[in-house]
Order: sequence, then structure tokens, then C-alpha cells
Amino acid sequence: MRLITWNINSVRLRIELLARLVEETKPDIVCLQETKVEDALFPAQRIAEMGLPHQAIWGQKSYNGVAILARQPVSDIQRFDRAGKSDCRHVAATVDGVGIHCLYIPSGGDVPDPAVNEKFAHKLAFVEELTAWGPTATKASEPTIWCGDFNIAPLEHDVWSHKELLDVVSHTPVEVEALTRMQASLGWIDVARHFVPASQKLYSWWSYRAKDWETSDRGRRLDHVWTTPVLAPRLKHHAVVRDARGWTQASDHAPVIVDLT
DNA sequence: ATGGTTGATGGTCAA
Repeated sequence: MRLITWNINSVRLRIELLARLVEETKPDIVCLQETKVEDALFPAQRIAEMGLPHQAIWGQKSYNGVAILARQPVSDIQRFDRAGKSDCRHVAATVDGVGIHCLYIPSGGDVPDPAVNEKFAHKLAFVEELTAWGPTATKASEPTIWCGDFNIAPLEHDVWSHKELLDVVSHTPVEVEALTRMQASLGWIDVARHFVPASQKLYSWWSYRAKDWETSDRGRRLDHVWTTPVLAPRLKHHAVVRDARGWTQASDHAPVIVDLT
């Protein structure tokens, strides 16, 4: 089973990039974030033609929006309000016996202080709520995947410069500690780091603002795939589709692939 | 310390 998570940054603008990704990588499940479209306008038919006719979507106008797209039927679709908002950041469904959760954790704005920045407070509240909810919702023995744009790069080598990003939202100690607590309370596997040693740089996002993203390579690992321990023996492969960051009119996030047997 | 780019929208807001 091949799963891809991708912050597509507008599914309508980049629908043909999604088609290319699906054609080149043949995923069974695609989790999208930042679809930026309400459900009635979601390009469901075009995506069905790509071979992903079974869909759990939850979007709104302009902002946010998540989707699970699958070759096989989806069941038990759930849409979760989080941190007091109904802003289309968490959709879940069961596919091939695996619980799939597609998450878009708030970016958090610019100032890493919850007292003065409501967006950063929202981000922390979102993570705290998931931390409390996760273990009550899922046992470690259940095959479950949480994936998506978590907007936090937790490890030193998840960013191009640990020192320079310590006060940059996405890598500040307070949010890194919150995400680390979430993973510890769940006791799940960070799939990328299951395959790539923590000593090795690994990114999934490069800013649009860089003059030359590829050469400067100032990336961050914001996109994650976590699984319950019961899935460990089924984990076979992981890859960041870095090429996709260089496609014409690319998303600033690259897709992340995980293969399970 | 600042500015740099992109997307949805139609003036800005969010990232």
C-alpha cells in the first residue's frame, strides 16, 4: 500500500500536478492539505479519472481544507473540529483496514508568543488537543496513520540551521516540545526518521521566498507520517518527492511517500 | 532587522 501526503496549496490550481504525481508514483491513498476549496467545487471527477474515486473531503473557501483520496473504498469518514474551530483541518477515514487521519496543523503566524499572537496560541492549542485526544481514540494495536502538514520541524536536522531557526515559528522550543509530547503520549513511529537517521538533513518544504530554493536548500521537514507501532513490520519505504518542488508552478511543499506491505 | 514569494480574492489576509 502506497500512501502520499502533500500540502498542495490549492487543489484547483495544481490539479494537473496532482495528475502527474499520481501517474508517476501510483499511490493507493493521497492525503492533501490546503485544498482551499469548498466541497461543492472540489475537483472530485477529475481526481476519480486519475484512479482515486473514493474520497473523504472537507474544505472551505480560500483557506485550509483537507482530503483523503483512495483507489479502494473509504468508510467511517469523520470530520473533526479542533481547538474550538470548524476550519477543515482534520479528516479521517478507514481505507483497506487502516485508519487514515489527514491533518493540517495551523501554521501559527510570525511571532512565537501565544500571549500576543492568537495564531500561535491556536497552533499550540491544536497540538495539545490532539495530544489529549489521540490516546483515547486509538490503541497502539490498531493500524492507524496520522499524516499531513504538521507545520513543526521537531529535530535539529529537520531544518537547514537549528541555531538560526530557534526563534522562527515551526522550530521554536515551545512548539517542538508540544509535538514531541504528542508523539511520546501516543508512542507512535515517525516514519521518515524510521528510515532516515536523525543525523541526516531531511526536508519537505522550501520557501517560495528563496532566490533559488534548490541551491540554497534552506528547507524544513514540516510534513509528517506517523503510524501506530503495530504497523512497524509493514513499513517498507519512505521518500520525499523533492523533484515535485521544482515542477512548474510548484507547491512550496513536496509530497512524502510511504510504502507499507 | 528586514524583505523576500505565492494563492484566493478583489481589499487584504494567510502562509
